[in-house]
Amino acid sequence: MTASASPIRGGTRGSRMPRDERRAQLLLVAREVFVASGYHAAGMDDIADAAGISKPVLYQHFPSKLDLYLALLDEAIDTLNVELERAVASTSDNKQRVAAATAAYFDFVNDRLGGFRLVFESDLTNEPAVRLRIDEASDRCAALISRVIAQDTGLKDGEATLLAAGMAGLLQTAARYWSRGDTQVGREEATRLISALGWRGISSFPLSHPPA
Amino acid sequence: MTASASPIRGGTRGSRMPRDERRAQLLLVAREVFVASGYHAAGMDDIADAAGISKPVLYQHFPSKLDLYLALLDEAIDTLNVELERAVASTSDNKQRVAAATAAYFDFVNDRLGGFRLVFESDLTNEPAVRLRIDEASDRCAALISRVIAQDTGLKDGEATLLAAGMAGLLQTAARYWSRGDTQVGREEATRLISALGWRGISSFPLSHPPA
DNA sequence: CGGTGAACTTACCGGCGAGTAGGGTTACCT
DNA sequence: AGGTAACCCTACTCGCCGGTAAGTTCACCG
Repeated sequence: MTASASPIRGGTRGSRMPRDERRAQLLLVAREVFVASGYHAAGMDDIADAAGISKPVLYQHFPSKLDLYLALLDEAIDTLNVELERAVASTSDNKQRVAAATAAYFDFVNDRLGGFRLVFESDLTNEPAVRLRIDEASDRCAALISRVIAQDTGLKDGEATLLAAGMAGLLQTAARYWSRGDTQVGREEATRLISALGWRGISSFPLSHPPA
Repeated sequence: MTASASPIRGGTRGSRMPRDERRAQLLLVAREVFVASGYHAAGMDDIADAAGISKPVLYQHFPSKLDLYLALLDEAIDTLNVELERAVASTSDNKQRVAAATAAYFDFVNDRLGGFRLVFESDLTNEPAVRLRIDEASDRCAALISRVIAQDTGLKDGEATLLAAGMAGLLQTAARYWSRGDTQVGREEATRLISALGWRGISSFPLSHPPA
């Protein structure tokens, strides 16, 4: 009875691998498990099983569960930041920038790998290391948006950053809501609506806001 | 050596209490602990200790840790919904409505009791019961806002709800960001800015959105 | 004053899951 | 072939924490 297994990815129990390859596979599998179950519900046994190896092997690659999780978290955060950065840099027209940023969030949330669950729906936010990273990630996103706002509206830095944080929240929440699929609105339409909402909100900001 | 204790709330170890009063105290103390540590890090022993009683007493009032948590969660969600509903009903001018809704979120997030941490920063979102409640809460908020949007802009229901979900995210995220206190902007100013952002975003929505 | 029940306590159980000890097996190089 | 190092497994420890059994003290009533 020879081993029957998917040769490409996942199981293949019994197949040895060079260190780097194994590590890469473990990261992939671990992300799937964490994304599916969250940090607490996911067991190291689960991850090992899903990867077709045993627990000690896992610990030869990552010193602890937390470290493994942080590695994945960093990866996901980096993806978001890069995508958003590229969106902002993709044009110099601010209206288009908003549209691109919106698309970036929708992309991120719609990614098959589900990295956004690690960033936006983590269940380990009380761990200082996690909290720090997530806060920093939000701040970095806000800073990116903030620069555009400040340049466009001439608002003070603190004010622009507050607005930017709100914008980030708008994009993130809308994208997540849409990805739940409870809506009839198609992706094209959804991004257009949200992008329009954001752009109208920002674009008409005068250099000094009006009285009550 | 007579017992020295704050007579009103908290410790007072050794003091017996009628059932209802005890239950109320436990809810109070438990919320503090959950808010401070999150669900997972908080132990039933911690809660019992903080309340000045022993664990079995806790279990005479709540059948399980989860039940206790859900009770608190429901409470917090209810608070938010009521406040938001009142905000929307407080006026018939939609611009004022946005301002009132913004203020409601800032109130909620700034509440000393910290109930918003249970709703917006829960670390038990993988528990179906929790997920359900939080999703329902979001949906209810979105529905409230959506009705106003639909009435004002004549958008279809799905579209209005998507925008409303985004608006809710905007308010929530901005309020949370502001409450972290990293900003120089005062509360008055912050609510005005965010409210303006939201209102501009929505108000100028035409009945049928323009082409690209 | 004796009894009855509710409030409360100490001290424990049992399971779960992160992390580890120690030994077996395969690939590769000389 | 034979040695060696890396890869991998079975089987365990151990601390933590939700939940409980059984016994104790207080308040109140006839």
